[in-house]
Amino acid sequence: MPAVLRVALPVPLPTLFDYLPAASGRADVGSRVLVPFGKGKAVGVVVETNVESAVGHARLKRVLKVLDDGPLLDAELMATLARAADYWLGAPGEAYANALPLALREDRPLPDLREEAWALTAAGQSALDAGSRRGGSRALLEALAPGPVTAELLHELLPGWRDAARRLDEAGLIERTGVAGAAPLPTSTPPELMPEQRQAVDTIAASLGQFQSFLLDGVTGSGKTEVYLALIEQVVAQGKQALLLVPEIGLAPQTVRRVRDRLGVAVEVLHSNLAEGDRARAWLRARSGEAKVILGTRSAVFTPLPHAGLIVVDEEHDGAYKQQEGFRYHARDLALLRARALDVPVVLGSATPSLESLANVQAGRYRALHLRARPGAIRAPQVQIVDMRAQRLEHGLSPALLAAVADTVARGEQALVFRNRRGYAPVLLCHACGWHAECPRCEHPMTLHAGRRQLICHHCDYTARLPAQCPACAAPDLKPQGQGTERLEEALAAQFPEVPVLRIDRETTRRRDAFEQLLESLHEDRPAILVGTQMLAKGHDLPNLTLVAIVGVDEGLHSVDFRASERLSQLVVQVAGRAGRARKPGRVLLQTHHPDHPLLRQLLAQGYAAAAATLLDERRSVQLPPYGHQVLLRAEAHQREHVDAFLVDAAHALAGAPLQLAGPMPAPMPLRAGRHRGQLLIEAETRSALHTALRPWYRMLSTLPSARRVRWSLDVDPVDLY
DNA sequence: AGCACGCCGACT
DNA sequence: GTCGGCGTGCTC
Repeated sequence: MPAVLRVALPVPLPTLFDYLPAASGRADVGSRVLVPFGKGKAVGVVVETNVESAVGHARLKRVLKVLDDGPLLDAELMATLARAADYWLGAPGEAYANALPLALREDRPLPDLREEAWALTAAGQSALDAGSRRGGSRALLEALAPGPVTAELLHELLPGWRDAARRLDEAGLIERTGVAGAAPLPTSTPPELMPEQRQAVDTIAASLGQFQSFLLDGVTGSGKTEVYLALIEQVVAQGKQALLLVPEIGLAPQTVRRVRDRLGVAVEVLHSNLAEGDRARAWLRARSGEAKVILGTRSAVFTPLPHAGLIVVDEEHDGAYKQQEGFRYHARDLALLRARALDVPVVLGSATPSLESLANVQAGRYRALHLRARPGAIRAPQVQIVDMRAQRLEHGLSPALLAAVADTVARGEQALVFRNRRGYAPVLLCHACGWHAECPRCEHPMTLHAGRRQLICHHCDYTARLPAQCPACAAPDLKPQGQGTERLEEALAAQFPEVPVLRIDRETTRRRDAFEQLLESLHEDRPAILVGTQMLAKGHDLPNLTLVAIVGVDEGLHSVDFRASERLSQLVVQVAGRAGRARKPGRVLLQTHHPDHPLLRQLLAQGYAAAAATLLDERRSVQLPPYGHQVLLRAEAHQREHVDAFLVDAAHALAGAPLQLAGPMPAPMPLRAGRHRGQLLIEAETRSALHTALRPWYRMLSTLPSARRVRWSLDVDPVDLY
C-alpha cells in the first residue's frame, strides 16, 4: 500500500485532500507541494505523511512536484495553525493558506533575500591581473577586486557602472551575487524609564524564556511603547526575535522609525498594503532568523519565528485584530496560542483593555501591570458632560460646545469634533408628507451625502441620486434629519469662517497617504477645527490639539449589540486621550441627551477600569462572552431564499445538538453587491459543550443539501483559549 | 474559492 | 445562428 500524503489546499471546505507521493522528491510535513486539483493545479501544504486514505487509491491523484526540500512551515507553525483552525472552526486549508504570503503559494523558486551585489569570477581576476581591460570596465574590475560590492555602493563609486557590468557579465568576468543586508546603527538613545515602566520591564523580562501572558494597562501617553522597546532590546541582545503587532498600518510608520532608530537591528514591516514580493521576502527573512524584529498588522501573526523571544500586541482591544472574512481568526488570541507554543512571554497593551482580557486577569490567567504616571506630568483631561436637552442646537451643536470651540481657536489652538457618522445626514425626510428615503434593498434609511449629491445606504452600499423633490408627494420640501461629519464640517465652517475646518473620515482619506498629509499639516502651531469619525481615535500625536468635543454617542447607549457599551467606553476614553498631549492642558466635552446614563456617569467619574468592571459583571450575570459562549453562523448568497433555506436546514440539523439557538431567526438582509446575508446565533453554557458539539456539526453543515448554494462561515466569538 | 457545465435571452 | 448571463456541482 503506497504511503499517502494529506495536503491542505486553500479552499473554504472543512476537508483535507489525499494524494499519492510525487514520482521524485520526498515531501515532509510543512513542505509545499504542487498537486492536480479540479481541472487545474494548486499549491498546498503537506500536513501529514503515511496516512490511511478514506478515498479509494484508484481515485487518488499523484503529487506533481515537491516544492521544498525541507518544511517551509516549521513544526510550531503547523501545530499552531491546526489548533487555530480547530478553535475558530475554520477551513484548515484556509488557515494554512493564510500563513503563507501569496507569492509563496505559487510554483516558483523562493526569492533571493540577499541584496544585489557583484563579484569577480576567476576569469575576471586574471583579466584584472593581466590589465586587459580599459576605461569603465577596468574601473569596475578594480572596484570589485577586494570582494563583492553591493549595487547601491557601486552607484556611488562608479556612476554609470551598469554598462560595464553588462559587458563584463557577458564576457564571464564578473557575476551577480548577493550579500546580507547590513544592520543600521542606532541613532537614538533610550530615555530614562519611569519607576512604573522600569517595574513592568523587569517583571516581564523575568519571564523571558517561558510562556506567560501580561496585560499592560496604561493610559494614553503613559509610555507603553518605551516598555515594549526596552523589552525588545533585551530580547534582541539575547539573539532572539520579537514580534510586535499593531492594529493598523497608519500607526506603523512612526513606530517602525522609532524601533529602527533605537535598536539598530533588521526590522521587517508586514501589512496588507505591502507588495506581495516584499511581503514574501520579509516573511522569509523572519524565517531565516535574519529579521530580529517583526512589526506588522493582523496577518503578521503568522510570521515564522525560529528564534522567538517575545510577542507584543499593542492596543489589544482593537477590533481590527479580528479577521472578518475567510478564516475568521482573532490575531490577539492567535498571538497567545503562538506564545504558548513558542514558550515566550506575550504582552497585551492597552489603555482600554477588552473585557475578555480583563476577565482573563480576574481568572488569574494574565498578570496585570499598570502604568499610571504620564511622563511630562500632564494630567489626563477631565471629561465634562454637556446636557443638550432643551438647548437651541446649531446643526446638532449646543451653544456650550460652540463657545468652547470659539475659545480654543481664539487662543490659536486646535479643536476636534468627533462624530461617529459619515455623510451629511443619516435621514432625508419630506416635511410635507412624512416620506423618508429608504434603501430599496434593505429598507434601511439612506444617508444623505451632499457633496456627492447622492443617497447611500451604509448597510449595503446601494446608491441613488438625490431627488430634487419628494418622490411620494412631489413637494420640494425634503429636510435632512440628524448630523453626519459632512454637515458638521459645513456648520463649523459657517460658524468659524476664518479658521480652517478639516474633515477626516473614509471619504476624505480615500487617497493613499491623504491621511498622513492631513495630520502633517496639523503639526503646525496654527488654529484649526477637525471633524472626524473614529479614524481619529487611534494614537496619532496632535500636539496643538487642546479641545475634544464628542458628539452623538447616544446611539451607542441603546444599541442591541452586546459589545456596544464596551466599544463606546473605549472610544470615549481613546478620543479624550487626543486632547492636550504636549505641553498644553486639554479639555474634553461630551454632548449627550442622557447626562444621567449610569455608564456615562461611571465612566466619567471613576474611569474606564471601573466602568469596564461593571460591564463585565453584567455580562457574567447574563452569560454573555467572555462568560457565556456564542457562535454566529453566517450565510451569504445572491438569492435571499437560498440563505433562508440554508439557515432553516442548519437549525433543523442543530435540533439534536447540546446547543441552543438564541432568539428568533432574523430575515436575511441584503448586502453590498446584491448579496444577501443571514445569521443564526448559537449559544452554549460552557465552552467545551460548544466546541465538542460544533466540531462534528461543522462537518455536517457542509453536507446539507442547501450548503452548496451559499457561502457560509462560523464566527466564533473569541472567548478564552484554556 | 475557482472552474466547468448547462440552459435560456439579445445580438453580429 | 452563437455569445454570455448566472445557477449548480465538484474538487483527493
